[in-house]
Amino acid sequence: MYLEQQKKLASDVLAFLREKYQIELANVVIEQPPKVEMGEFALPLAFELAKRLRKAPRKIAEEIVAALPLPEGFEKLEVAGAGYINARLKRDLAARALASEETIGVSDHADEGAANVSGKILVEHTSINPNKAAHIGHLRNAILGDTFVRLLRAAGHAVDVQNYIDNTGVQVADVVVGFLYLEKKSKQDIIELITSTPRFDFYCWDLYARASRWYEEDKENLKVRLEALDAIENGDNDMASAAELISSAVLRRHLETMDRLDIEYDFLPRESEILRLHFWDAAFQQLKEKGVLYFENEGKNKGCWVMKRPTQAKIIDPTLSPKDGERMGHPDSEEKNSGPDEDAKVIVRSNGTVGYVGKDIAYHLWKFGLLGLDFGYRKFYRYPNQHEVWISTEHGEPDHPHFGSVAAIYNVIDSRQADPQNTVIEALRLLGYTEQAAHYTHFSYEMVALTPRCAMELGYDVSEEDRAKSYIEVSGRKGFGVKADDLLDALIAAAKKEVDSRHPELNDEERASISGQIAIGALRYFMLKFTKQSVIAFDFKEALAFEGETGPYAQYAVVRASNIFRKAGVDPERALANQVDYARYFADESGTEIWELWLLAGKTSFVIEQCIATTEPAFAAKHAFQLAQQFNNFYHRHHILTEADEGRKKFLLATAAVVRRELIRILGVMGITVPPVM
RNA sequence: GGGCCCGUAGCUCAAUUGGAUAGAGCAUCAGCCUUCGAAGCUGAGGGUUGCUGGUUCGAUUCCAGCCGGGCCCA
Repeated sequence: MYLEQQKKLASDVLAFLREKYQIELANVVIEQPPKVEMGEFALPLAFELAKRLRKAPRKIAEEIVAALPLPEGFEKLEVAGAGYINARLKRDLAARALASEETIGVSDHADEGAANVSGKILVEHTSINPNKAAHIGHLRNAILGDTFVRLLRAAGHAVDVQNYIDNTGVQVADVVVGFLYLEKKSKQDIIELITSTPRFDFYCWDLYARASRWYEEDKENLKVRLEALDAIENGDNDMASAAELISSAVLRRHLETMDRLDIEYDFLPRESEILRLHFWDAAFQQLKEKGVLYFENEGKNKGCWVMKRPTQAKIIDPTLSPKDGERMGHPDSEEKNSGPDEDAKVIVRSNGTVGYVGKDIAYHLWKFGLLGLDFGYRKFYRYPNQHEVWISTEHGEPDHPHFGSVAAIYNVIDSRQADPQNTVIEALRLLGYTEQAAHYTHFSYEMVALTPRCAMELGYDVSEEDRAKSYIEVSGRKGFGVKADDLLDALIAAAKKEVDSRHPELNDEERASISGQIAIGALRYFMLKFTKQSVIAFDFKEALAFEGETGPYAQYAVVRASNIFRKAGVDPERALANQVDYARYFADESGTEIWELWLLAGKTSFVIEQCIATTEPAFAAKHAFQLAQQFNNFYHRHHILTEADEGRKKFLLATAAVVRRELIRILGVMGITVPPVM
């Protein structure tokens, strides 16, 4: 409702400016006045025009208000403050529109939608090295990624979800070395261990840390690691088959862990197939042909194939005007020194091996359907809901869904990978794939760390130096961190304790199911309430909280609303279909207060679009909380079931119904469901 | 050495991407359960937005330079 009205207002104003002042603006800023009494929308437009029109802002605002035809659905326009133009909606019409709104579809123009692209979108997230248990850092990644997938789908986009698996890297090699050299296990031993250990990834967590320590004990041991890495990359040997066995088992565990949070994937592309199907060779050829890579004959990178490092100004904003570029110290004439570019990025080392970035370029050419090669596909895992996950393989099954060849991609990868991500984007651009480069988004976020207090609670040795810090980075290599399954277990236990005491009348199964929903709600909300660029300093006290700005708080608001309908014996949808005299009940002061709640509820679609446009799911969390908070306020102030005025009762019921519907919707986008009672 | 990010209430974070009086949660204190279940509500205290300049009608937001913290590349 809010979104449509805002768009309507914007387009009317732009058309008006064009006609009346011959002014062509790209977009018009619309915000909300500090109080609803002042209207629903505010335009600071007159301030902007003051200089161009050489008139006082207030004068301009008055002129516009007088001449602009009232947009459909609006009550009036008025000038406020030093020159704001405030617009008031017809509350009753807006409420009726919102009440009858279908919950599906954010934008009515189905061609492009919120992500500004038509065609399939690929979101890649999770991507945990399959050599140890998932920890809280991985949870943040997966929850951000999964929420973004849900946001895109809510906006009407077709989305494929991929989880990239580096099954041939050092990390897998390390744990394989652990099994074969430290524990001297045979292939049969490993198979038995996998089948008899429910949380095999936990076992690997410890072993990986042990292997890391073993390397430090004697540098000679590092030779073993290199041999293992080499063997695994080459494939077709005992070491490689052990790696395959272990990494697949750990991967299964990751899928199970994420499924506990309702996070699912469609396809698992693996490094091993990128190697064995020679993706790099095809990419290398393109890169050489188009002169993106060149062979360095001198300097420190002699003998390497290198790529010019992207200049920052280009990456940050390709639409920068030349003037801005100059100001940022980015002159185009930097070719003066003819020596080797020491800052160039090495893609192929002088010994002929390809770095990680090179393989990533090849993989991304595949994503956009530009490589000319494809994976083989086979089924790998089936979720309890029958959804099938496919995995890459050399020789796949003949019938499989088609992955790749998408119009836009989002890679959910932490901010430490910004450099290589930008290199891949730059490579696409230099290859001439500017369209694809423009639709390549590194969905960057900051890491999750532990507070020193939390680390000590967990029994880790914390140095004096670390104790002084506000947070300590988690490290799989050191086995330092909170495992995802452990955290979930703790959350479920905490929720169970509450549910048990509040609802002794329910059976075990019901209480377990409610506890699970609450635990997921708490965890997902916790990971989403921080903006991406904020480092989360993890603390059990905050993560286990069910009060205040938390998922359970929002869930509880919905439960309260549901209770009203249950007790009233009214269906919420029916309450929205009722004939309600909105105009009458919105008129007075208490009506304004309730209108504010409707307005907020009507912003859900706007918030979803905003989340997508800014790749920031935290706005959804904020919205859910605010909506829940305002509803709780309303709930406290207006007792619905005892309302004597039948007309007013219908009005209040409709209010509860619309808030309930929108809360369920925004929580759903965050992957949070609401229990029947709590 | 080069690049990126952060610095806002005692603590953890917001601020509609440059707008009207900088807001929430936690913690503290004072109230509210015989009401649609209190995982809730009401109220109070708490701020020179790291510092100094600049840009402009307007800066927590943009620019420059410092101070402090983190990350990446070499």
